[in-house]
Amino acid sequence: MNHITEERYLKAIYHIRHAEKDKVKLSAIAAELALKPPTVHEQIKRLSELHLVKSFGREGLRLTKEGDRAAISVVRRHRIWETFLHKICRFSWSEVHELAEQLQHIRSEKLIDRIYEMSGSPEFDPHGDPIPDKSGSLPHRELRALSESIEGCRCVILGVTEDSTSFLNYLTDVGLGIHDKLVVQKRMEFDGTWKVRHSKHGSLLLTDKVASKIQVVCKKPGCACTTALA
Amino acid sequence: MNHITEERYLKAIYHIRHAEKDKVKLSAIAAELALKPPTVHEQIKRLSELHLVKSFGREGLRLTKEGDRAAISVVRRHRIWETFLHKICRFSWSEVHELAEQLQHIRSEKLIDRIYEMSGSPEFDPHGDPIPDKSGSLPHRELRALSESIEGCRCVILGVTEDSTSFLNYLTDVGLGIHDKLVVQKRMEFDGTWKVRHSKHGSLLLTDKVASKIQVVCKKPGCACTTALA
DNA sequence: CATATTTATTAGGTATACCTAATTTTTTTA
DNA sequence: TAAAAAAATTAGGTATACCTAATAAATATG
Repeated sequence: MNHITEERYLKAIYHIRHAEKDKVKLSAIAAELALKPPTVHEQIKRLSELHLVKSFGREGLRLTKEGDRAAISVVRRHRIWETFLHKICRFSWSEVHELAEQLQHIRSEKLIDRIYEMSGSPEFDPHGDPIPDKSGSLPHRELRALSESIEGCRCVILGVTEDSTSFLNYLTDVGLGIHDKLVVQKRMEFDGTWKVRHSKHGSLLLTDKVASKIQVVCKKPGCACTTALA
Repeated sequence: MNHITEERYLKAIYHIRHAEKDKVKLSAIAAELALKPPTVHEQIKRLSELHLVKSFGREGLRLTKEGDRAAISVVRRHRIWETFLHKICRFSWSEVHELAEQLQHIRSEKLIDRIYEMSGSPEFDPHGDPIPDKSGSLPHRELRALSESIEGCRCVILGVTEDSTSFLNYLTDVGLGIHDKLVVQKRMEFDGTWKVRHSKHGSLLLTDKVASKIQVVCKKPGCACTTALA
């Protein structure tokens, strides 16, 4: 299996696993890579033989330890290239992704080290996504309540501070889940209700009580929310 | 035809044409790319259909205007990456080539512009090879006689100042030709005879008279020969 | 000048990474 | 619970870029 193909699949699986659920469905990979299910089926079989993924039948599949390590390595290279292209080569935020998709497959640790160093060795890429270190660990980001947001903030749900069934059902019913991306649109003066835009389901309203139980992190490291907190 | 494959063939043809003769033989391409003749045969047919090369049967083939433009573009990218890797990323002279082989296929003029600029926009790469400009022109290098060399100089034959049949036959007989690479080993005190090492045929001796008629250029831009002349 | 060598070509084969169409299995929903 | 929808799988096909073995043609050499 060609290393570029392999890395594309591993990175896709990694992303789906972190954006959605634990076990990754074949159809989700096909959608992510714009390929047809039989193609993905075939390749998954190979990744499986290479001990990079473990399949749980119809439940989905997971990266093995080895597969996860390889995937994180691609993610690291991708995010470092994005950072370099943006900060050093002055590419716009929107231009970097496609180029980084090509550059991420160049496997030279030394090259990555040098361009990372040139970029100032930041912990987050220009999209605010964390850059894994060499051992694969992601930098830690401070959680805060959604209710501490500043209007306009783009953030990601990373947890909740209440895990009662009724609250979790509430979140499920309004369409909120872990790793969902939100844009904070407005805080109503009247009763503190939050208007947020969900990346998939569009705008919705959340009471301040609900917002105070949702833990998020700003996508941009230097976001005003974080600054305001400090 | 995959653009990476296409570019590898075009660059190989370009190099053979400049290192050897006018018309490039299929077998030479196969040797250069470490492929078998039938493979090359097949691909040449495609390049031909794409109007990138023109075949002259058993005499060999040539790049078309369009093919030449494409080849020079790859050479430009390759040499700019080598320069960047060496000067900015502190890779050693010997490490840069293989990495540049991969990076050369990334087609982003903007990226090339930026890393070229970062490298100080030199006219020659770390191996002393000229970097084509955007229009495909190579920077001009001053010719000098081989007899003006300093011991240890690595240079390339680019012409002669006498074109009598007898002189040209002499060169052919001793195995010297255009674009051949030489290392100047010694100038004998006795009668000024030059001992040079030919990149293919090994060491040979040339009288000072012969050496004075052979036009060369140093491979390294800041070579002592050039400095001594100034 | 006949044979040997080099070079190109043809024929047929492999692995990779994709595809479509059809089928099976599972899950959802009316 | 039966029908519909979603997901996975199987079967069979394509194009690319490589390969080996055999043949043909041109060039070089004893």
